[in-house]
Amino acid sequence: MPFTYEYPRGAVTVDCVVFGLDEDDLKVMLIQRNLPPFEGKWALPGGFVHLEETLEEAARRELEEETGLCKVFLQQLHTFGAVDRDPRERVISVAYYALVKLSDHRVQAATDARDAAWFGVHDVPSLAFDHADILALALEKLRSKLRSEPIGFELLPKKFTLSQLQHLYELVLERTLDKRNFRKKVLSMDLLEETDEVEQDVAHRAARLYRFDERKYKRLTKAGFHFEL
Amino acid sequence: MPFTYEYPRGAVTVDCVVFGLDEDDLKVMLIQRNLPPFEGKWALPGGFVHLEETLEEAARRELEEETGLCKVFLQQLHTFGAVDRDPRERVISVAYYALVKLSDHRVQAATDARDAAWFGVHDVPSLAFDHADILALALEKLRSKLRSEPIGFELLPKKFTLSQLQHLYELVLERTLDKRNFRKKVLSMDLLEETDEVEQDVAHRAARLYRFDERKYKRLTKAGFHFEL
DNA sequence: CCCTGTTAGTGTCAACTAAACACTAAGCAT
DNA sequence: ATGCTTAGTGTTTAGTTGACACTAACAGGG
Repeated sequence: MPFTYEYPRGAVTVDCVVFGLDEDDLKVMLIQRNLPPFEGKWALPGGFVHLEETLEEAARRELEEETGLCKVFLQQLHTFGAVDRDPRERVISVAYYALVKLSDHRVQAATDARDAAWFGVHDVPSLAFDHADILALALEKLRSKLRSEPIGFELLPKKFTLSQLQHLYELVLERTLDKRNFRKKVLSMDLLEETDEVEQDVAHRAARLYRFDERKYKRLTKAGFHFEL
Repeated sequence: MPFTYEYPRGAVTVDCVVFGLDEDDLKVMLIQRNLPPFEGKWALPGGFVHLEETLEEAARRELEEETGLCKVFLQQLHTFGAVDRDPRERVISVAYYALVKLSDHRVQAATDARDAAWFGVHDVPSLAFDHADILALALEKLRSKLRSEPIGFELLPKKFTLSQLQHLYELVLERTLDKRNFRKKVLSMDLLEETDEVEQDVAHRAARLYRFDERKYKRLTKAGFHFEL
């Protein structure tokens, strides 16, 4: 054990709140711990930060190791530093939240040795550590970001219908929206590119598919545009 | 050196971006380093997190030790974890931003051994570490928070005139505002309590003093009210 | 092929909110 | 008394938001 310091040091971890969107629920990915402490309990995916990687790199590495997810949308949320949040020793955790297109990632939920699964955000079991606090804060942040930045598209497939988009907003914000007003507002921002495709295999009139135009968004943003929904 | 671990560990610090408001400038408090690395350079106040204190406690302790400030408004900003942000070793820094009523704290700027001073945010010297990045992010956050939460009052004395408040918004947001529209909007939120005092020692008509009613704000917030300016 | 069920897609009006704009009032200094 | 400086005050117009209901398209079953 050759790592010796003049003063005691805590450990630093990252934890990730991974959100995915289902037909009828906003989901969060949890893993079941197979080591103490909290063995057998569900927890957010995460782990220790290595010395030679940035915080974001650590979050992506842990995410891939524990859930098989990679190249997801990832943003820092908050750093949790209560003295006794980990019963073993002082651990400071930098929390991230991630948004994934659930349709692309449905399979990999149980890639690693540990058990990983999606839970509806309102149907989450008791969590290890202070992970319930982290999840609550992530949800709050997701709601507010969703209204002020076009991050919702990260939860949908590349091509989506306006109804899917509206449904996403209704699920996350937990209120109903007027269809005509929603479509008017979204389309007036001129950030959606209409494709010439429609959705497939539906037992009713097929809806047109749209694509989010990220380039245009970045251009408009530099020119002072502000997304708001 | 009795502190030995199985894996190498980085250190964790806190850094504080302390904003204060002057008659004609938004200021930030900096301290001049008297130890390597970056000896002699200006830097944000901050230091190592102890094992028995939370992150916020660490920030408040360092702030008091280095600048004499206490009981300030303090919120976490972001955690900076670039691998080589500190030339000595791996250091992860949790950044906070603070708002102080400069009028109350003008004196204490040079309390500690180190030299501490206020700088106009547009007139900051070259900073140690990645502190310029931290400051830039703090400014961005301050601007956006100022518009969506009533935190500006933390920069003003307890009793202030509407002109002072408008001036604060103009300085931070870097644009002029219409006096009548500003007053109308602020007063319509019904968060300001009119005192029966007016400002003193001015060479012109004295303005009425107001007080921010925090209780009322909290009550309204719970009822779904959202501050916006 | 017709009928039914289901979701897509579309416009108007009313209420509210935001933005532009200029003068009088008060107090101090000279 | 005069001048200088900042306080304080409404109205009008343009734009935005929010409420609201019907027809179109398509698939499936009878």
